[in-house]
Amino acid sequence: MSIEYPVRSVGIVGFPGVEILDITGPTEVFSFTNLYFQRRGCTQTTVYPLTLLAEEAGQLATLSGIRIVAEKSFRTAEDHFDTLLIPGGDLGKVLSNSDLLDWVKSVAPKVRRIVSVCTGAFILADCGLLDGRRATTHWNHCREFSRTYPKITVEPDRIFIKDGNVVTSGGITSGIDLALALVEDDWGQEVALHVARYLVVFLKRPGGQSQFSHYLALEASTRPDLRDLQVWIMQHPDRDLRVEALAERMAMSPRNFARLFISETGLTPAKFVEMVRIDTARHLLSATMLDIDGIADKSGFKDPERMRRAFLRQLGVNPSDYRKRFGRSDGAVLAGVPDPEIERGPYRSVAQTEYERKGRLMDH
DNA sequence: AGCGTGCGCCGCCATT
DNA sequence: CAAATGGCGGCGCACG
Repeated sequence: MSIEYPVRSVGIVGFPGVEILDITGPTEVFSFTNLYFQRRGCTQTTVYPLTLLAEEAGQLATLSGIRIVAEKSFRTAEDHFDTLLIPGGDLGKVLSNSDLLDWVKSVAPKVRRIVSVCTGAFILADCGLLDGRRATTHWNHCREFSRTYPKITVEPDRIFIKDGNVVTSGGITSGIDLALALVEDDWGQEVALHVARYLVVFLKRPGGQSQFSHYLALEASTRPDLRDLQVWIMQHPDRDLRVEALAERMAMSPRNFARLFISETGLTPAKFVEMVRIDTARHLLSATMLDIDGIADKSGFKDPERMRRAFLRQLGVNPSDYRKRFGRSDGAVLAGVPDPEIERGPYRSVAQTEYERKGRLMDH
């Protein structure tokens, strides 16, 4: 049995100094989607053929020094791409490379959609593709971005932004969320959720639960009431969030509530609550001078010892070590603190927090 | 460091 | 009969 599915070719634009994770994050999402359809025996072909393009075919040194290989030169690429993906990285030589910019400009009207990850938004902006649109980029470059391109409405506090057929995303982790959103647009929520779950398994890092995709935690919920509950939990981590209490809030039996929560979000209620509390505590540790006891109280752990155990379990460090590494109490990290103008609310998404951590590490 | 205890989770079955 | 819901008991784990 073979069912025909539309093939959506993805072209990725590489250049020397590209951030490799901006490429591999989204491509993993696409390739697992390919695998999803192949495993179901529905098609022999891949639904997302992936092509890495560069000025010249051949080796390309990425930002980290690791080399990747571009399949062909964009000068000679005749494929019709459904989606064009522009990653970020060191743009010093790219923004003065008129050949690459000219090519992006010429091909943009021919593709169904064009997307960027991280500072890749600067390339789109330079091509004039974002004029009059809303967009986002790496939080640390937002000020520079809006100064350089005043015609663009910059929204720093976003994982990704869709405006027409142009989609921009914040950073490394958000590139994965962006790709998942594209998969959802193309194939529906069920497929995207399957892929997201696969990725969690394969991309699970020492951060444990805390590394779960923003998409997986929130967007995957079909039922609006459950989504609302998740948002409410994030806004009130210090409340009584036991299964019993949450079930009552939802006017359901504990058994049924827990069962539904798992099927909708992929997480058990207690796991989700702990994840939110850890993220809240992480934010308070890195962005405020509040003492550990106060943070334990505000984040809902109440007992600092309980918070310490949860940190060791999920992150591998205790709260005070976490603060020493990422907090403001150590003046040395002030360079990595976001501009006041893009300061965020009481809760930041996992992806955003993780991205910020990465950003700070890079500033050292 | 260790241990009793309560909570969260799940399998299973009854009910609607 | 299928599907959704609720209750019960046991097991593992985190808490205190």
